Amino acid sequence: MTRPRIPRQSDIARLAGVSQATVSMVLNDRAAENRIPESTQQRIREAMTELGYAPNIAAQSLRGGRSGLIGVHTFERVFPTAPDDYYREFLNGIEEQAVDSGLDLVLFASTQKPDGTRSIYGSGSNRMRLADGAIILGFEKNDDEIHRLSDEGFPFVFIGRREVEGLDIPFVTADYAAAMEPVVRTLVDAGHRTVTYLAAPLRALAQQERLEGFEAAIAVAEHDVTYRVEVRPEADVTADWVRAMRRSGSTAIVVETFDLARALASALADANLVAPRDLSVISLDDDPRGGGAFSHVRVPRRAMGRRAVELLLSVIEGVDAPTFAAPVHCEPPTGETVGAPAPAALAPSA
Amino acid sequence: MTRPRIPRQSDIARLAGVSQATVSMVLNDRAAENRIPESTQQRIREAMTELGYAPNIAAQSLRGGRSGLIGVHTFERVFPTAPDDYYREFLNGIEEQAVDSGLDLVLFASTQKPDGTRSIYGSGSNRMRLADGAIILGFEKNDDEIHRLSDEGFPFVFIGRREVEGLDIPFVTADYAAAMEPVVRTLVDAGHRTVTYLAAPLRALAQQERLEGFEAAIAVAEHDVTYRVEVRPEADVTADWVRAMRRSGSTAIVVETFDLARALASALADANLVAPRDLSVISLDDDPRGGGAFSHVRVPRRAMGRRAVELLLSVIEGVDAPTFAAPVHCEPPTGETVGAPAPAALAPSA
DNA sequence: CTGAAAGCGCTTACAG
DNA sequence: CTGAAAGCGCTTACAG
Repeated sequence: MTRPRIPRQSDIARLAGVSQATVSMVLNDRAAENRIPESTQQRIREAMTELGYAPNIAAQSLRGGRSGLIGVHTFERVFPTAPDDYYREFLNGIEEQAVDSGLDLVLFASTQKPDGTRSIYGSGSNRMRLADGAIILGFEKNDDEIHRLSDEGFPFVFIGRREVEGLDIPFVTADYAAAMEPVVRTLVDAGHRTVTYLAAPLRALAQQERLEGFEAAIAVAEHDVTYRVEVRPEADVTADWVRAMRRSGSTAIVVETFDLARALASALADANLVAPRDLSVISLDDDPRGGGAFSHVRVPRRAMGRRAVELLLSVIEGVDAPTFAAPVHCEPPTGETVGAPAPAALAPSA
Repeated sequence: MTRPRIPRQSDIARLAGVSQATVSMVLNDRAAENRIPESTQQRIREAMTELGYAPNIAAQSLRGGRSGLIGVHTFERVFPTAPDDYYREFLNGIEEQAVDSGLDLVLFASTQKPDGTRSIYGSGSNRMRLADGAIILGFEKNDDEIHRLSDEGFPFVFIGRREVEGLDIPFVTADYAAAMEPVVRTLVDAGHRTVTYLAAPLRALAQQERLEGFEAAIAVAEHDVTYRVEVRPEADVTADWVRAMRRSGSTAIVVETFDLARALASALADANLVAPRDLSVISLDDDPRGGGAFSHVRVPRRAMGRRAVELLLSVIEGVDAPTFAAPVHCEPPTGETVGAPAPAALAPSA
């Protein structure tokens, strides 16, 4: 099968009886300002359809134009595509907004090096420049590469707050701190006065924000509330840990991440404890697998993904980009695992 | 902040005191065949490092023709990114192979029209051409657009067998028919002689293949096996249906899709039935959410995704592409829900 | 051994 | 209203 040559603007121009430059103007919606009559535009558009023209984005971006491509990159080892991946929902939001904005998405898979780590410049060149800009996902970051990207003037934004020294990179975040107030109020209203805050080892600034928001919410609560912060990895969240926590007087637990929440669910089962009968639980995160076992705050990951595209677009437009977009609102906790405090005397049920 | 200009080959050339063309040759490992002395190469490489040179991909692909981008498209209403989406695992495989092949992936989100349907040419031009080729996913298809794509000589492949009249489009499929033999053997060996085949309403050719494979496997089984094919939507798979099926003598059920399997799991629970005690069950599909409730065949979706990229690459290279790649092997059923036939007389357990 | 030049397909001043 | 031309940064014959 002989492959017909891919049409370019000059082919359209010939067919429509105009110059290639005129074709370019019509395609780029600059027809009006160049006073190209409607009839000419019409001819050009027909020729375009007839030939099945599509712009060569390499040429467009070489020239400095837009490619209509938004890149997604992560320094994480694995591209965030696994079904129950933490990042998946961000990507869904990014895609939704890309649809709405008429953009296509490039997943920069090629940046993955053989050892699984990801590097923008690892291959020697910045493939990302094919896109008009990029959204960077994930906890991992590579400050050198971020600096270099920034030096090159390549537009990009983060999802999640990331501090890179000396740089003010726009990012999208959720209003984690504000979400703590309804969490604390829900517990206090249910009668809890001693609460454990179960946190994961610090990886992201958002964790700090959440904890500070929690403490601030406790400070303004209607009753005195004692709290203990426990930072531990999932493996340390065992039945024994839960029992010890209860013995020490906590009647409720606020759990920071869905990983910890999963661990806690197992630990409760192992200890024959049921929420909220024996212990009230609120998770500050929702499980991407869905079916959250606990009452939880909804982190608006999808909305954050959408917002990231909008933010990136404004950076690309050269709008004086805000350092960050207004944080996306988290939904207050919903669920069934908050109840009255279990009587302290009650032994763990069988 | 003044933005330092991105270095190009001519900057290196000036610094190294050679011409830009010489720089290009050294960078492309064509130094040897052009007899460029080691000392010159050395100077060039030093200058390159000093300036932090990275080639401009747009320029490279403009010159060379390839963009290094592989497109993914679907005519389905929703782009396959939901966590437990049927297509997700294909996409994961595609991404893996893209990583291995040093390609980036373009998700053609912009092809979605306001009404949710997707069209390649809806916007007037074929955006897909910005990629070197594309993989098309999903049951839905638009024959007109497929024909047009083909007419344009745009390289593309399907995942899953799709018949488009008058066209021989390469596709990747799984060997569904062959997978039926171990399924039937597993049941026959466990003692089952009456089996229900629960199928979804016909949407894809693969369904036909599977059923034919099933019938063929029964025909060559070591014992006479009676089977009944039941085609029904999920909503019709109820406790009553299961009871009726058992009353009619079936001791085992082969369920075609994971949607049906989920419905069946609920129906069994409603009927207070437990597999394999009361009924043996094998699913011909695995649930993307994981945690398949039933013994099941593993459809090698990830491998199919990888294969699709390889197939597409061969089409792009202009290799005389086979109409289809060798079907990817399905893993035989594993799981816990096949046992001896329940005694016919046994009443449903409480 | 090395450089000057063409050309990939576009966009954008600029000149009519 | 429209076209000729420059130039984006590269690779690759081709000429010295």
